[in-house]
Amino acid sequence: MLQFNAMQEQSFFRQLFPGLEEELYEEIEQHGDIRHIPAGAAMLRKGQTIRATMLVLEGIVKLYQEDDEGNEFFMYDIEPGEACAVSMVCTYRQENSQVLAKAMTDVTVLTIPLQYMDEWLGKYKSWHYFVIRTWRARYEELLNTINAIAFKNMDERLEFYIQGQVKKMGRHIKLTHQEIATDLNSSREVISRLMKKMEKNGWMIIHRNSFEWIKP
Amino acid sequence: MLQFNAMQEQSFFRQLFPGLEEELYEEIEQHGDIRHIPAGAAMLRKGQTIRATMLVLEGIVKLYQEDDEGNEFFMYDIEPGEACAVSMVCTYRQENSQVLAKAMTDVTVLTIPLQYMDEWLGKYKSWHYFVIRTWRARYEELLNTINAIAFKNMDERLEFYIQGQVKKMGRHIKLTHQEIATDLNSSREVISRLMKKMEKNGWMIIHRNSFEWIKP
DNA sequence: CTTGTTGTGTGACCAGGATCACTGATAGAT
DNA sequence: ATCTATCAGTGATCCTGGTCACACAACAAG
Repeated sequence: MLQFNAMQEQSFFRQLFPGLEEELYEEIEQHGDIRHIPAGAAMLRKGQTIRATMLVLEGIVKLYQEDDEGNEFFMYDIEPGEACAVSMVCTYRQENSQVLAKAMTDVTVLTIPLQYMDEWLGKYKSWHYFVIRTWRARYEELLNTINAIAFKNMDERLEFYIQGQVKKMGRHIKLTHQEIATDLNSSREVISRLMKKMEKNGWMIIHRNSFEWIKP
Repeated sequence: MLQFNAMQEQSFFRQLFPGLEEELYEEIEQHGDIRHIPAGAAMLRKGQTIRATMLVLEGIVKLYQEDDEGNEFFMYDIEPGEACAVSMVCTYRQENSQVLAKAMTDVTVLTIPLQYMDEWLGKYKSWHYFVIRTWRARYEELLNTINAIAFKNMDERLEFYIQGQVKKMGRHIKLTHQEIATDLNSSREVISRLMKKMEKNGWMIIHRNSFEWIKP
C-alpha cells in the first residue's frame, strides 16, 4: 500500500486515464492506494465483499465466472487503463462479487475506497462518464463471450483466444495446453488435438510450454 | 407516437420508475414519446443505429444475441420498469446495436431522444444512478446467462427456468414445449423428453399447451 | 362427426467434445 | 549425463444434445 510518490507516477496515471478533471486527479492521488499483486494471485473471489474500486495500472487481470462447484470460466481480460466494473458498485452498500479476478501477470492496481464512488459521482462529470463507459465496455465483452460459447465451435474459439493473446503478448505465447483448456472451459486433450491441427496447417509452431503463432 | 395525455399515465410512470427528481419526471413527460409495438415485432436489430433510449412501460421485451449468420440466442427479458441498457448510450455519438430486441407481447415503451442522455446526466443525479443501475443489472443478467450455458446441463437449466416461471406466474404454466425450447436455445424434442422425465419423477403434470408444477 | 391444425411422444442417428488410458517427449535438477 | 516431473499426442469410448422422420393426440371450425 503505497501512495503516489513521484511526479512520474502521477503523469503515468494521467496518461492511462485521460480526460478527467484536475481536481479529480488530485483526489485520486490523495485517496487511492497503489497495490502490487503477484502473478497468479486471486484479486477478487466470488462471494467476497467488495471493499474498493480497482483501476489497473500495469499487468493483465483475467476475469472468470465462478460457479458453486468451483469451476472457472474465463470471460475477458482487464488491461492497464481499464477498471474492474464489478468493483464499481455505486450504491455505497457493499456488495458481493459474482466473479473471480486473477492476476495473470504481476499487476499494479490503484484501489479507491468505495465511499468515494458516490461522492465523485456527484462531483465529477468525467467520473460518471468513466463509470458508465466501464460498465458498457464490460457488458460488450460479455456479449462477445456469449457469442463465442453460443455459436462457435472449439476450433474457432481457440483461434480467437490465441489471436487475443498474440495481440497482447506478441507471437511467442507461454501457455501450456492445460492452461488454455482451463480458460476455454475445455480439456487438455481437445486443445492438444486442435493445436496439432493448426500446426499441420502451418498456423503455429508448438514447443513444450509455449508456441509461436505464424498465421498473420 | 403519443405524448403523455392523462394524469393517470403520469402517475403510472412514476410508480414504475420511482425515485427520480420532480423536474426530471417533467422533462421525461415533455420529451418522451409513447410508442406501441405489436407482439413479435423487432424493436432493435443488430447493426441498427440507436436513435433513442427505451423505457419499458408494459409488456415483455426479449433480448437476443444475434450473430452474423442470423442465429439468435436468447439472453434475458426486459420487464416494465426496466430499461434497455443497450439503448442508453451516453456518448451522444450514435452507436450500433449489438443485440436484437423483440417484443414478446404487445409492448408500450417510452422513447427518449439520445440528446437528452448527456444533458440529463449532467443535470439529474437520479438519472445517472438509474443509468448505472441499469447497466449493472444487465451485466448481471449476462453473467447468469453465461453461468447457465457454461456450467449447466439442459435438465438443470430447464428446471431453473420453470422454477422462475412458477415464481412469476404460479404453478399452472401456459407455455408450449416449443416456446420453452426457444427461450433455452434448445429444440422442442429435447425439452419434450426432459419434461416427460420430470413427469415420470412426479415433478409435474403435462397437459396440452400447459403444465402444472408439483415439485415444491 | 370429420377434417385440418397445432402440439406432443419417440426412436434412430449424428457430431462435438469430454473422459479414460496410455505412450512418448523434454526441460531442468542432481 | 541421467533421472524425474511435467507436458504433449493419440486412440477408444461415452454422453449430451441436435436433427430427422414419423405417429399420434387434442382441439377448433365447418
